Amino acid sequence: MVEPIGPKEEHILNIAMQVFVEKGWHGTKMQEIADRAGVNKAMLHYYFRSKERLYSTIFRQLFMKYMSSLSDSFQPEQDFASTLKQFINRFSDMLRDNPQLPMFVARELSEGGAIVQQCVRELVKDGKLQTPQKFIDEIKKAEARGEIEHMEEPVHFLFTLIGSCIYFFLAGPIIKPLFPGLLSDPDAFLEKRKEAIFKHLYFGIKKRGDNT
Amino acid sequence: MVEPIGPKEEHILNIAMQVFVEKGWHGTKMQEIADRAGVNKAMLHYYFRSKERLYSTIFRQLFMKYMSSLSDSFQPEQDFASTLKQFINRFSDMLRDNPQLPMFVARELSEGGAIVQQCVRELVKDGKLQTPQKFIDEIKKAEARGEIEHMEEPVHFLFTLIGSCIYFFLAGPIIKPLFPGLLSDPDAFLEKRKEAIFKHLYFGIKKRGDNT
DNA sequence: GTCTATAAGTCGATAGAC
DNA sequence: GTCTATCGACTTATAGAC
Repeated sequence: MVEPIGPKEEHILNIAMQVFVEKGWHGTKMQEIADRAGVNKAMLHYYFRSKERLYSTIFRQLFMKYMSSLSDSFQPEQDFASTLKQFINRFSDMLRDNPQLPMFVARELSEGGAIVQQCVRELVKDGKLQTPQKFIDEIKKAEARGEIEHMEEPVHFLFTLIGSCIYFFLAGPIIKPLFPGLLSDPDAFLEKRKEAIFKHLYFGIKKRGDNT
Repeated sequence: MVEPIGPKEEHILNIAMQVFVEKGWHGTKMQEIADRAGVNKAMLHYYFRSKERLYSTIFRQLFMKYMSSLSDSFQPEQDFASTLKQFINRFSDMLRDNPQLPMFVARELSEGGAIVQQCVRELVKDGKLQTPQKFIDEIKKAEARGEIEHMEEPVHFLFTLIGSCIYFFLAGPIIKPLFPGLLSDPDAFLEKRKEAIFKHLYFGIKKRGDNT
């Protein structure tokens, strides 16, 4: 099932990934992949048969990368504050290294071609998308240990957390022109962003000792 | 500059909007717009000259709708807790009524065609995107009143807030198969989501009185 | 204003020479 | 394996009859 691929195939695959990530299914032209990869357009079909097969391979790979990074970023530590901090750090670093990944996944899911839908169904069926439950269990444990407040539906915290991490990478094109200078030092910005997310979610913004 | 438009033009515009929102620039075909609107394809060009002009009109309208809703959802109340609660309520309701709007805006911004970039530049230049500053000012006032903790860079709170509200609408296609049953009553879900966002951001999750 | 027919161009895919 | 040439389907846009 898993065919060994040569260096040339891999090179094409990498380039094709870049183009698909930038332009999506409809926006990507085989000619552009060929040009950017420095190969003949016919070679694309020689190696991958069709645009659909090429795309399918790439979507699967990227979607798994995205979902895996959610899983890998979550590693229970001594206390929930550390677990949370680590998750934000790891997940944000992955996003920094793959800034277009969330947009790609979201876009393809929303345009919802048959390839995408089938891919998601397979992964769910194979039980490869079970991070959420691990996270929710950990929240309940921290609750039992008296570290955090009781949550009626812990899954909402997961949404708040992921949304907070991802938003900046989705809204970049709006944020950049609106806040010129904010990103003059992207690395410094991301570090502040990480700290801010942790503070907002863990401590909230309400003044302590205030009973309003 | 603002031409009066007849009912037929408006009807086509509404249908075209639906198609562009669903499929994006490259995915949308003039034939599909014509079919769904129940008019001849040639009429589209008669009224709007080209696909580009049609798209430009629609993107401008939707992008402004999105940005305006951010602005309109923000109305200073007596205290910052109320202001925040109101923002989450209003913005979430708008998203419920236009669930595909964030995806559309994000997708088109990321594919970054010339039309989109020019549109954003115009709006920034015309000073029509200044909500953020109002929000940040209000945060500083609440800080001065001693309602909330000091924030080094208030803009981060804005990102956390918007990201928390939007994430669910972007990740729907992943969330639905992963949490079957969660959305059996969408209205009830959204109400819980609103409350959860407020609690997470305003109070945080850390147990009060715990000094860990 | 509305329709049919078609021009002009693009894109995925393949045949066939080397 | 690699390239050129080209087929066939699709898409935007328009010409021209009514």
